[in-house]
Amino acid sequence: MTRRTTGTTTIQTVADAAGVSIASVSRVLNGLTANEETIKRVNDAVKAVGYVPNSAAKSLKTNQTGQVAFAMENIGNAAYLAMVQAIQPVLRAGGYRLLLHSTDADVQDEIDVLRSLGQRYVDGLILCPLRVTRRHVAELKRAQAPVVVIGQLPKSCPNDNVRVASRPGVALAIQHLADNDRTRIALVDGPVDTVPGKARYAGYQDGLKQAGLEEDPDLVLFADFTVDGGAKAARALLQQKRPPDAIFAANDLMALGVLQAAREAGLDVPGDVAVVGMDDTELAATAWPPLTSVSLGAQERGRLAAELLLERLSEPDRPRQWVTVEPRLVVRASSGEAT
Amino acid sequence: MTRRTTGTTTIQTVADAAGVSIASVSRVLNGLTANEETIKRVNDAVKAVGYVPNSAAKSLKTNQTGQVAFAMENIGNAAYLAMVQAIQPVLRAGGYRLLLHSTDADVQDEIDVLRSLGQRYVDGLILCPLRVTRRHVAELKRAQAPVVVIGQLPKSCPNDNVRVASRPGVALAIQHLADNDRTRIALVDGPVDTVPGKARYAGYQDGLKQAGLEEDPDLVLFADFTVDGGAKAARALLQQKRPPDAIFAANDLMALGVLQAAREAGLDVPGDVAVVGMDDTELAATAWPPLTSVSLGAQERGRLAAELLLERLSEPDRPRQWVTVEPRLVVRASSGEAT
DNA sequence: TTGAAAGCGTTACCAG
DNA sequence: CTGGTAACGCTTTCAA
Repeated sequence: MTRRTTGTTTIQTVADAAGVSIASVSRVLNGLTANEETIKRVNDAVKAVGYVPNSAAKSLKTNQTGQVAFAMENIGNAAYLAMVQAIQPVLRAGGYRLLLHSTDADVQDEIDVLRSLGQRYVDGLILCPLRVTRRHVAELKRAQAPVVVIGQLPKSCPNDNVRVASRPGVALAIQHLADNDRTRIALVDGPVDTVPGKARYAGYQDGLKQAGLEEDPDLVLFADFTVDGGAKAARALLQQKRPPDAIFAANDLMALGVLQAAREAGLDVPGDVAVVGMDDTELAATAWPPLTSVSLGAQERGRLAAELLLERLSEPDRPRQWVTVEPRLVVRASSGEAT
Repeated sequence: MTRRTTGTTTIQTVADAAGVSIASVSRVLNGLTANEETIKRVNDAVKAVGYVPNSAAKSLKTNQTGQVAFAMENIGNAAYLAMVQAIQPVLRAGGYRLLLHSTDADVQDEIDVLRSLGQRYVDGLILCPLRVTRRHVAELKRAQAPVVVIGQLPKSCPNDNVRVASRPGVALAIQHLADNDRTRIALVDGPVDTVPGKARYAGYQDGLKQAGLEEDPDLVLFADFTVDGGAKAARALLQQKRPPDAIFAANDLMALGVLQAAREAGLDVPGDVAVVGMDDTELAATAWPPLTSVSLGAQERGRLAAELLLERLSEPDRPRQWVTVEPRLVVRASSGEAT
């Protein structure tokens, strides 16, 4: 029966109050075998002294933190937000807390997060990188905790992985527009030097080919992934001698910019020009006209990634899992009939 | 010179490699006084063995975690998202990691978060409660770590606090509508039994009084804080014998619903009916017509809360801080001239 | 079933 | 300036 002088209430405080050893308290608290009588006394003591176990001490002993981190570019981006929303409940159900890392589109930050895994402040990580460099690969291989990657990943990486095929997603949209008798379908893409930008352009070409349409270089523009970027590109497009009768934008923000440009030009959507976006964010549903958009299943990817991580955490040696989410066309008014 | 058998690389591994004591390694790592030579040897050893300090052990010793939590209802809500975006960089600059708690509009969850502070897994908490019950107050008083509260708080609470005067914010909007010659100004409010709902209603009455307008009970409706809630209420409003010529909605989502209802009714905004929202989220800017909205400074509140918390963390005994953010009317097209 | 005691990986005190 | 060592609060053997 040791007395402590400090004000902190520890397992020792409980032991003293219950008149048992700290070992017994620990056992009761962890639901291990113990005498009825002991259990009661410990539980009473816990309440009486208002004991709450110290997580640092527990972590140090068990080598588990009960925490998982999610690292992405910027939570302001609707796609990442959707992921967080899906990840959160899964982790919570599994008894894990969620830590957020915004990497601000900085590769070095992503690497740092991977490195910091050595501090063991989390049990695992969900990483959604902009693109995967050789440095990523190197760090992923030596990561000190399980990492689930959302996004494209080289086969050489040993990590669990969730991805979406955005390229066929774009083709889906082009196909849809062609089916609705659009023949001059433009692409407002993001920067070409990004992975998403390249994938969308490729999907655009695939779609045209499937629909039996020729690619017209005048109908492809690259801009920032923003409302303004989309608006500028669309203005240029709509002022051409032979303007498009449909515009596919590489994300919903750009698509909103396209809608704006169409309104400025006094054009009716979808009467004069159809518009389709990508990501199917909240913005798509609340836009006017409601925006047809290709869903890349951000929520689903988040949920799956969280589930994969929890499974890996409870079964470290299971085989590596790769899962692919299918894109889905969500049709709304903006791609309706031409007039 | 102790050898370890385990595979974990600890401070002892470094000490062995550098041929110094673990005490010296610790000193060098923490930038305390040490010999040039020693410093070099330790740093070399650290790199050589790839040492990363264990955060659980450090926390246990120092009683600091380097983590801060932010608890709010649901990060899907644009206002909370804005807060997170503002909180993140401040914490990061202060060397803290961010932990996220979604309480799902559950008072018990908020209480649990407060209680769990006893586990000491964070150094502090930013709490944005739906409303503050007596139980909140009780827990806030005995909280085991500094808590900064965003929102209304009884004077009896010892916590740092950031709030916004939403009531005068609403009055601002009503005033603006009246200035633009609107005389039948409706209120689409959230649930009356919520703090925000009450504040908005009061602000609405203030605004009418200031503008010298009579309150018409037919022009006040309560609904959910959602697009659908706003749409339903607006439909009812617009079908009345004497419909409103302006509608103030308690948040942007509801305002989008109002816009939708107006379109369905074939009414022009702002020609036939002006619409004003609240929160000034991204949705307001991208809506059509662009939505006039009252900014409640979510970003600013988040940033301030984070700053207050960091200051409190470094100076625990400073006097309690209360700061109020001013609402701001952001005028866009939806509240333009009547026809 | 229980208690004593040995760590987990750090930091910080105290001698030297 | 340095090394030995005692904590920090908990879990988990090992004996009793």
